Amino acid sequence: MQPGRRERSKLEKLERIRAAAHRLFARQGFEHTTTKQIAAAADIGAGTLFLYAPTKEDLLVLIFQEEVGRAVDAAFASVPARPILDQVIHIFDAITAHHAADPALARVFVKELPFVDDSRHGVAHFMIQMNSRLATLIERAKERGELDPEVPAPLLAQNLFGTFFQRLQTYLAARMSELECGDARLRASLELQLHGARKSRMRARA
Amino acid sequence: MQPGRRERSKLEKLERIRAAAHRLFARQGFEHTTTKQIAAAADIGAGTLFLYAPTKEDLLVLIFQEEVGRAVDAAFASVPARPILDQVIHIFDAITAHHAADPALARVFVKELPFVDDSRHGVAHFMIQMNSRLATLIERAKERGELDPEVPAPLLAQNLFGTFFQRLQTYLAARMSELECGDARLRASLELQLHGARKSRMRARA
DNA sequence: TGAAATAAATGACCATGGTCATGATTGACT
DNA sequence: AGTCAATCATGACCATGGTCATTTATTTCA
Repeated sequence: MQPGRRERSKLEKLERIRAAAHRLFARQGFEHTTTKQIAAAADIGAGTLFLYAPTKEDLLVLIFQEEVGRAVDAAFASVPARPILDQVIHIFDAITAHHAADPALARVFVKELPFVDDSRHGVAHFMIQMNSRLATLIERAKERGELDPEVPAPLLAQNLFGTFFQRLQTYLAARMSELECGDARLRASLELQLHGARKSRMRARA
Repeated sequence: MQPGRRERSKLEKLERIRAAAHRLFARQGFEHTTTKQIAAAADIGAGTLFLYAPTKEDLLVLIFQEEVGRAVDAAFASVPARPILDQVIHIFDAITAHHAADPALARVFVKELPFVDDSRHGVAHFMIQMNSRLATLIERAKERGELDPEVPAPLLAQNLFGTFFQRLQTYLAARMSELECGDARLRASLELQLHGARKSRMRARA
């Protein structure tokens, strides 16, 4: 009883909210779920909900962040011993797979994600972590001699993730069902990003 | 009187709506403008508005699309005779400048843009046009010997615009005031995109 | 322990984006 | 001109996300 009854109660409530929102969003979709419904399911007052999530969208971020976080952790823990391109695709595929499970929800999530005010949630932290993990992969690739050591790893990491995120956005926006792992266009974009477009490079591949 | 009185009336109304929305959004911001206000200012019924713009956000897209369209046209008409990197930055700066004029509005616009259902508006058309114009610049750069002729121009165009759009999104999301033309990070990202990260390339610059 | 002080919960309430049954306009056809 | 079908306009109305004054629970401290 060290943290005080109050803190415990708050934690409990937050968890109930998270669970309720998760269940209802999954069952009825985001738009068709009412904040009052969630509040009722979490057994709290209608106004209380907004003490924990200032916005309905924040609820979604709350949920996804946790889930995607886990998926990404797992993906980084199982990076294959292959070229850097395959490695980042391995990571991105994990995210894609997770989003493909519920495109309608993912759509809202991806739309909101870049715009969540991150004084709450750890979205910024998630992004920073993603970036630094990718940067680590890049550094390793440099050591293997795959990549130019002079390329700044954080910048490349950002470009790669940006390329991925944009494809994700495009797919979800278009409600394409082709949101699949191993997308050819994504691979081509990433390949081009790694490879560059300058004339004077050495042409190593076919 | 060929198009019939009805069509004329509709066009007129649409124009009044556009003007009213533009004025009110500029004066009061997006969130603080009411759809009823716009309807009143355009001298139409409250419900009529939604015959012309299914959503409040659509109004914004309606306006921005036109303006940004003009800005981009102007930018493409004045592309400098310089390396491709400077050329695309010239284009992107035009958009940036336009958005910097009203960041709060631009924020909503950029958030909605990737998700507008494009059976209405010509957003898709705008994007396609942007892509093909960039692709043209790329082809010219190939002819000048700046870029590898084997790089698919549309793919590179998409990557470049994607990189830009993401930076724009990031800036606006963070409410950064540093949304300025000639942004150094954007330049670095685009440079990296053009240059690539492969080890085996020739290092042409310092 | 009791009372003051602080923090959190509540639900009636509000503002507003969007809908829809109803009524007005228009244009084609006779 | 008169009729009719089709299209468009309208504003009362609804659902819902979010607010806030009030009430309730917890902690602090004498």
